[in-house]
Amino acid sequence: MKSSQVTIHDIARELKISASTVSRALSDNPRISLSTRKKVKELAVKLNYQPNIVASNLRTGRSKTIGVIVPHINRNFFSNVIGGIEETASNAGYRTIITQTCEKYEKEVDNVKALINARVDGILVSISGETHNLDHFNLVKQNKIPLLFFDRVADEIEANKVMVDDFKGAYKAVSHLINEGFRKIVHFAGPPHINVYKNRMLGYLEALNDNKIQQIDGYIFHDCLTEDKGWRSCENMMKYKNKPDAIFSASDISALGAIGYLKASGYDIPGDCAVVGFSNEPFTKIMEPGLTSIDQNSLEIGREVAALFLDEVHSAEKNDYKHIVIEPELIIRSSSLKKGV
Amino acid sequence: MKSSQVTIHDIARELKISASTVSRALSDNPRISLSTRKKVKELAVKLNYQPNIVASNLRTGRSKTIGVIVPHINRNFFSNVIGGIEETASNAGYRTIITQTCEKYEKEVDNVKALINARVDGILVSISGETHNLDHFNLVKQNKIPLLFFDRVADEIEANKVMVDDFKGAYKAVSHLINEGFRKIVHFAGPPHINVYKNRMLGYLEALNDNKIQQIDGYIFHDCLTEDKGWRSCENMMKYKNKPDAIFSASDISALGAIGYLKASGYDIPGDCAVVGFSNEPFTKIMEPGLTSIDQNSLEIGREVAALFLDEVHSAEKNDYKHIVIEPELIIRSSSLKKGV
DNA sequence: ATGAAAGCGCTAACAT
DNA sequence: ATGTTAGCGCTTTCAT
Repeated sequence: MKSSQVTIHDIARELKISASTVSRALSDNPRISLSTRKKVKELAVKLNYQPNIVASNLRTGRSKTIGVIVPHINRNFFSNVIGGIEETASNAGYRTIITQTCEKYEKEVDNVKALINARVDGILVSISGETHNLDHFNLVKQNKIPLLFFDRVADEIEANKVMVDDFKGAYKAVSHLINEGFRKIVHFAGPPHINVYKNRMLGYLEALNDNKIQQIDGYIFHDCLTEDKGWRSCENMMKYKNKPDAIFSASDISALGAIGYLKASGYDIPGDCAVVGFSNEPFTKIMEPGLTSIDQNSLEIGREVAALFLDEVHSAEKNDYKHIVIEPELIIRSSSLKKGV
Repeated sequence: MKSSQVTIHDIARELKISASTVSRALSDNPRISLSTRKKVKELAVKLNYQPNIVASNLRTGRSKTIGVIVPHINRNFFSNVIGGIEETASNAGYRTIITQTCEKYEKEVDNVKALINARVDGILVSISGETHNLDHFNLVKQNKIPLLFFDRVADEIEANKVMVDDFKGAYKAVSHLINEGFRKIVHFAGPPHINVYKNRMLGYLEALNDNKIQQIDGYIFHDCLTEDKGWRSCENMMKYKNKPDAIFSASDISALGAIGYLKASGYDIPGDCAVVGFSNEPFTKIMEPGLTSIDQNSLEIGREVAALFLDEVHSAEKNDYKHIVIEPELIIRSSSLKKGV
């Protein structure tokens, strides 16, 4: 025998019943007598029968698998989201296939096609930084595969979505700086075609506006998401005639760069310049000074998007698409506390 | 039409040839004429034919999928390993299913069974902290599914394995401390039934021994892997009559706890006590002082274990099992440099 | 309450 | 160079 896999036919033969009866008995079909069900299940255990899911999938057209596409698997935020997805999905009997795009449009298209080919039952996406063209997502819809977005969503595509209220997160962060007495607040922004970065900038602008603080030319640094760019932008701005007294960065990483520069140049934080980041990366509470940041509740995002997928699959009729918005939380640390901790 | 999926039969009908010819043409079988191959492929593109991998899998008995089992998906070390696995596997046309055990034996057994049921072509495992019984891995072997281990391996099971030379990593770390002039070196250890922690302790002992440094009672703190335990162990040891002057911790996290205590109590690092961690977590270079640590080259571990899997699957005859040992690297930062940076 | 038969879409041994 | 045929193991309709 090749791989000695036990099938329903083996059970049927031994019990002198048909394979269809075995199949029904194993799925607790009420049309099969309790005694037969019991006999079948006992023998299945005894023979260590393992259902061939591949065959079942071929027959039913479902795969009990969901595909996830993220920019980077090893970014704390995304691996936490994935953890939440995996937890919720596996409790409902679904497996999870993880793919990453490394922020590349081409890889995103490839991954989408691969997941369609794998006949996954749903695709959960946080789109890459390079993605402008959204045709590959229409491919998913054409194949009638449930498509959901989380965090970085495609505004133009109708779908279930789980987002963070980035606007409010930014608003909270900047309001906090203003409450602490800072007035000349710079923003390190990300690419504005990505919803999360656009909304963080809008939240920043609104908070300034609501507090009657004039927006100043050169106070927004675009495409400033890396440590290196954070360092150089900070170096740059500290030479301004109209020197800023605080930074609200759309990313913890570039905030880290800014703090690196400030410390290397002997500036006091937050005395000479306060800093607030975004994402509440693990290092923010370890660095010195501790970096005030916005927590996005990443685990919850994963759980919600998986739950939304289960809803979409199990609800018979087509409901309207839902947009779940996760409330971000301001985590205050000493990098923004004028009075000290 | 239900899902309007194009099959090889649709192509066959339109071209008035048989389905098997289409199947062969699509896989570039040389028995099919070039002109037919060309016609078939063109029509496949035109009709947007997508091969049904599930059907193919059922027929061939392969699934082109590998299953990965890790203790925690969102630990930097593991998500990097997974990144390496995913990269190598996807280049070879394999998909990757990720599962996590949360260090629980029960979840590990469940995950193994689920992956066997899913008919994965291979299972790559880093075993959980709770695992003592290894029967579930024999189940994998009984099903003739290639089984590989990485980092935390099962010594008792014959298999391809990718390990870090934890002994050497620890030896390097402790030798470095000794070179810097530290002599009274404490060890924060992990559970000794896990190979990596056992070897880190052995490397520590060997380095002491080779340098004729007497081992001192109470200088090994067992099961000390969390921030809290690192803090309390450090607090404890600083009250010793024979006060240590350095810590070699098997984990960056407990090293972080120790540094927290030392700083809170006004001790100088490394003047009063040097600290070296293990894993080179991202926060080690950000904290103050920077934490000297051991880098395990996690991405490379993932690439190697995936490559080893591909070897095992593609080599016709059964070769001996290989044990690949990754060289760890000492990353020196100021927490252990007596002379300053 | 159970069985027979068909077929999901693909591959491969065996024709011709 | 191409076609025929027979499944992979399961589910499900239609019978009895």
